[in-house]
Amino acid sequence: MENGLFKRSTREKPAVDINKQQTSSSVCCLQQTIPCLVLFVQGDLSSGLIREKPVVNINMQQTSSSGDLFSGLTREKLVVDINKQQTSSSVCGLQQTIPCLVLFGDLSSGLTREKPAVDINQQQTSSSGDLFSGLNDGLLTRAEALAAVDIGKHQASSPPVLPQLKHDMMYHHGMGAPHPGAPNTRPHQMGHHGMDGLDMLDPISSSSMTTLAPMSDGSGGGHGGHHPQLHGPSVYGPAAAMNTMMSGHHHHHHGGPLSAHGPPGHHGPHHHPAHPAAHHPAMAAAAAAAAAAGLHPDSDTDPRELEAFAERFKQRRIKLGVTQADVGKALANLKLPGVGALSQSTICRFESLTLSHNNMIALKPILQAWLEEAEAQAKNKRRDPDAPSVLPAGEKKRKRTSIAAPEKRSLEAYFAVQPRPSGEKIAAIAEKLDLKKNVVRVWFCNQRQKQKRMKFAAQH
DNA sequence: TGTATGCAAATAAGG
DNA sequence: CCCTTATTTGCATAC
Repeated sequence: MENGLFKRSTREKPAVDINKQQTSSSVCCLQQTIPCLVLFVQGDLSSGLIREKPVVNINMQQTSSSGDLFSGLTREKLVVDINKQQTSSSVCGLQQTIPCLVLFGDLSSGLTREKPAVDINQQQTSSSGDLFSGLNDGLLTRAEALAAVDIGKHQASSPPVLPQLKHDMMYHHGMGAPHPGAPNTRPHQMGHHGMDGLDMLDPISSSSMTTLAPMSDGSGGGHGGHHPQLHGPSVYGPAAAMNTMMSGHHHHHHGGPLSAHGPPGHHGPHHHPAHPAAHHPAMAAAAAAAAAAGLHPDSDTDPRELEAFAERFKQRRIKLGVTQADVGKALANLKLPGVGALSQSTICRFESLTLSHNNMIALKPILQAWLEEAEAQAKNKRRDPDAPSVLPAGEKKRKRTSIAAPEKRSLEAYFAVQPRPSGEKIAAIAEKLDLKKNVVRVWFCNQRQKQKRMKFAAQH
């Protein structure tokens, strides 16, 4: 919650359009190959590998085609291409999970039973088991073992190879700012020992600090110039945008101040139904948004306009000598109603129009406000050094927890056994992995979504 | 370095 | 409160 602010658009329906994102997903489908899975088992395949290094090669084999089976790899080598297509979101869900399951085959069995599997890493870990009634035992153990050590050494058991995965820690880490609502989680864990039973490890939430540097004022010199130029090539799909609103109904209540429809600060709530032009229900949403913004329905939502603005924005930003990351941080200083900082990624996507149409619409006013402010400031700055900048940053940007490979492996193992754990189980898992309960809950939700997408993609 | 992107956390909205 | 579905947005990393 802390950031609740970022709410943005939301559900209307839109969708698709612009970015190719989703579209049918077809694209992605390709990948499927996935199924390859297999090889090794150890659960780790999946994520784990990801960035670890050694492993990688291993996968190569498998992957071969598939692109990303496991996400991580992707980057490592070849694979990548495939997905590229889709830009933005992943919609298609490709990959992963599956594999594990397969592999786990044994595990499961194990589970069922009790411990067979485990052996592999016995070294440490092993713990717990109970969460899921018996079954898990095996899994857990295994999962944990893997997790913990991941690296471990593997001795015998493991099937083929699998050296160990050591994880280096690349994964994130970072600060963690606990922030209001979210503590962080930064796992690292090494061994949680095992034990079974319920354990007791507590969650500790680890450390943290906030670092954050709000910073700077950013900006730097600059001069103010600007000349908009309009025009635009249309990368966006012309028509595409329109679709966005097609759906008939929409009722959204909006959540946040800035939801898609509601631009920045402009008034808020309510959707006015009416408004001139729209007769189509379809347009209603757009119209409402526009109305809210005080603009013409079209002008603001017109893809062409957005496109032109994005370009203009980029040029002027550069002229001001500000980077995308600076812009993102600076947004918090703007102090607009529910506007917090944004990442460099988002700014980049805005400029390159790789956001959904609704998202573009939602962000435009915010960025426009920043641009104006920045240019004004740059102008004054020259003579007015007093400047204020550096403001205490306002809202923070949405924080994203990075779940480390070991923990991810454990989660996958649990998921294989029970995709929909009860609240209690989730809590137990969270504790065991030293993750926040909500993080774990969300992970399961997302995992189910992913699984569903894969399933769907698989058949087409 | 700054910017582009894949993957996937986190959210919003309805149930 | 939790789930599902659709989306937004950030971390990490490739470029």
